[in-house]
Amino acid sequence: MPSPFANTTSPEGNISRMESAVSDKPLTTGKRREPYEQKRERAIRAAATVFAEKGYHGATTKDIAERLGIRQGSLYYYFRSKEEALEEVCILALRDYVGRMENITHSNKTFADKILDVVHSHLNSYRDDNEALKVHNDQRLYLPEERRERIKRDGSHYRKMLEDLFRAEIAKGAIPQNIDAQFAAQSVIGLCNSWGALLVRDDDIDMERLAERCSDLILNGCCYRPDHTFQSQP
Amino acid sequence: MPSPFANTTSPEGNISRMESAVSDKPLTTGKRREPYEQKRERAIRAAATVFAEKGYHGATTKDIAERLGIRQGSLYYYFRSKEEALEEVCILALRDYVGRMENITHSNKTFADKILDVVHSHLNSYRDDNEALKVHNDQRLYLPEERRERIKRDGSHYRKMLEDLFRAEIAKGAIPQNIDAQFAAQSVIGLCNSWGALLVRDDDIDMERLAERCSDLILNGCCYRPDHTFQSQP
DNA sequence: CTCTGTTTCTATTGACCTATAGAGTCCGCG
DNA sequence: CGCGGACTCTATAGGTCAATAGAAACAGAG
Repeated sequence: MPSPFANTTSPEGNISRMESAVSDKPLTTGKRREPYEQKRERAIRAAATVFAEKGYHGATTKDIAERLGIRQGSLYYYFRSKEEALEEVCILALRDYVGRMENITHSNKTFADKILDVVHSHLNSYRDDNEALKVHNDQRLYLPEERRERIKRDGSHYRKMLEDLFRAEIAKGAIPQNIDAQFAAQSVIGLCNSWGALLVRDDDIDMERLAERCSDLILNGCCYRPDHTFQSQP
Repeated sequence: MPSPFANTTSPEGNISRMESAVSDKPLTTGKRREPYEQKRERAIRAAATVFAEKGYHGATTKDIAERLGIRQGSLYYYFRSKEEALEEVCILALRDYVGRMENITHSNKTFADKILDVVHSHLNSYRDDNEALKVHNDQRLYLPEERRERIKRDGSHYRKMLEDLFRAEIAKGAIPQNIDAQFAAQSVIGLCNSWGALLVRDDDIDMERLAERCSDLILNGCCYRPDHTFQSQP
């Protein structure tokens, strides 16, 4: 039996699969079998759901397999270990999350609109990746140090981009000097995470409204007078 | 061997112990043995530490016992089950936390000062009960419904008190009508929890300063101009 | 010192879980 | 058709863990 884990680092899958994906020969007829990477991602999402509900240690590989409709042993065709499954869930959670932040920081909207976008994007991650981001937040520390390096790097990158957003605004003089960019960024992340955790498995919440409220809280606090509302200069 | 779990509901301990505590006969000589309830609380705190570090499912009863300096089997003199230990940790976490909130709401400080006190008290819980509150936040959902009733009640009570704080200020007209008290209260709690989680095991953070910044963020946002700073009327 | 209740210990049971090995099945392709 | 790789299955090894039972150690009161 050929191992599907020929290459150890890339999350893109095994070599033979990659070659066949690159191969110019079109893969014949209509009803194709579901590609490896596609089913593997389904496996990752299944793991995310189970980890979110029961926690990493509380979840069993049997739980994950059942949700996928296969047997416990078969799961190891897609993961080398339960730990790897958790790592993949965390990586998946950060993938689009970080990408969207990059787009936001490079846009030329006003500061206030960027903050709204950040909050909106963050909260939306709890819809799209659903359980994955929750798992990243709550369970990633159960991974051993070596396995957390990439995850830590991505997380720090995200935080730093948000900090720089505040720093730039402070440098422009549009925000008081005494604001601490690190504090502000961490607060935005924390606020979004705590609301996001409540969002999971509660589909009837008005996201737009919530995002507006969150960014408004961050910019103006909950006690501002309308005529004092912050407006950043473009 | 008489079970120390004669009464099933009270967290105050077994009947014979309670009677001896009530007994008027003074309990003789100098070096007293550590009372049951006192050691039990040490056991709860040991459980809190271990649960905080490894998670409920990741922690073993052996871990808890070792931290307490006894053997795994002996732990069952203080807990009927691992689950009960988690429940007790959560109850302990909320005990003083809720009590302090009651004091704050009944004080006659200004709204702004009350919010500062709330934040200060919340963050301080992460120092005093240290791991317990973190365990409550992260692990309580692993308890079965029946065991969570009291915990849910206490948590809701806390949140409601905070909501009422905002509602009263809105009614006074000191805060804009369009502020949602539920949103504001939940945001305060979420912000404090996310900062609190970072506080655990990081002793060199200036708590006073952090509390001020958090309450300032909530009241005025991070982008206020000094002359716009919110001041509630007494 | 002896008696009694308390606390801790050792030893074990039975359940459960991860990971692996190797056989079996399916399907597209030549 | 029948080969070969991809995928899934069964079965099990090897280990860990929660919880219990019963013996032992301990401490204070009479």
